[in-house]
Amino acid sequence: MKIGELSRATGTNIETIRYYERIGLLPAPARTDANYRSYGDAHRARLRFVRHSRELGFTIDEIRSLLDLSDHPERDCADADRIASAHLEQVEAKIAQLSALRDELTRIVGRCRGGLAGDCRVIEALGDHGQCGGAH
Amino acid sequence: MKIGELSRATGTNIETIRYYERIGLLPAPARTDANYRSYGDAHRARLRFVRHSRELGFTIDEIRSLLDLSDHPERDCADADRIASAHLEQVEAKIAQLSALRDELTRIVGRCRGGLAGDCRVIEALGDHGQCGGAH
DNA sequence: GCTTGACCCTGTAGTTGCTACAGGGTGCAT
DNA sequence: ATGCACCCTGTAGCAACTACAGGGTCAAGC
Repeated sequence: MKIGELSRATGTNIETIRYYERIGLLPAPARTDANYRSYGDAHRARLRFVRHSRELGFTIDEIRSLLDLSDHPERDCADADRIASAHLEQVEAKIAQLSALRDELTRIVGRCRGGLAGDCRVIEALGDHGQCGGAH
Repeated sequence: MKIGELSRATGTNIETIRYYERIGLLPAPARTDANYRSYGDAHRARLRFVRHSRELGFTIDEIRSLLDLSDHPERDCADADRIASAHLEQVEAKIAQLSALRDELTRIVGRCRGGLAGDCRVIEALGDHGQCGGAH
């Protein structure tokens, strides 16, 4: 299939596919006589793997390691589990951090009673970190 | 005070302070004879406002608007409240998204029973979006 | 008076993960 | 033959910094 078809089949931008090839995440496919990229099922499966991993928030480097494992079925699965577990921890940390932000933003927004910017509690709270109770 | 002192007083990288000046977020300060930047209390307060807002996840453009309001106390505070509310919504959406990711990652990681990468459930799950139950 | 070290300056390039052109070639239908 | 959809390469842009390179300034200590 040509790059446009692969793009539609995986929901990936064409430029992104070429970008992945450029950085070595996808192997360079064969070319037609007109120098068009020609992909097979293996390319599609690999790209789906990459896109799904990206949707889950894995970095390109993490995906590189995961693909490497996937290419070497004789290796230890524990590596994949380690990468995924570490990523899960990061996601949980990010959720905790954002929850703290949400709480503080809720507090700040709730204080607005309208009026002029000169008396604005929102602006005041942004300038004065001491009001936060050490949340961040 | 010199840039190093301002840096320590606000916990901001020196390069970041110069960057903020370059993009017009902080006003250019006076200079000493040796061409060193010389800051006053107003600069420090403004930088604290910027850093605190950044910690809360506001973008530079949002901060520009908030600073603009802060510089014009006669304007309507509702603008500040609108920016903060919109940002709060984004934070809540991000938390919801990350929570879904966490759930799926937990599911994926929990399936690993050790063994070889060829049989790895983690790698399998990454390649097969159909296992996700349409969560994302 | 000379060196050492901490500090400051400008300007440019790198980071992540794409996305968006510019400027051209290919292939098929009308 | 001409329009249009599609493909190619190469480069530049985004956010919000961060990291140099290559140089100037200043106070302390010998």
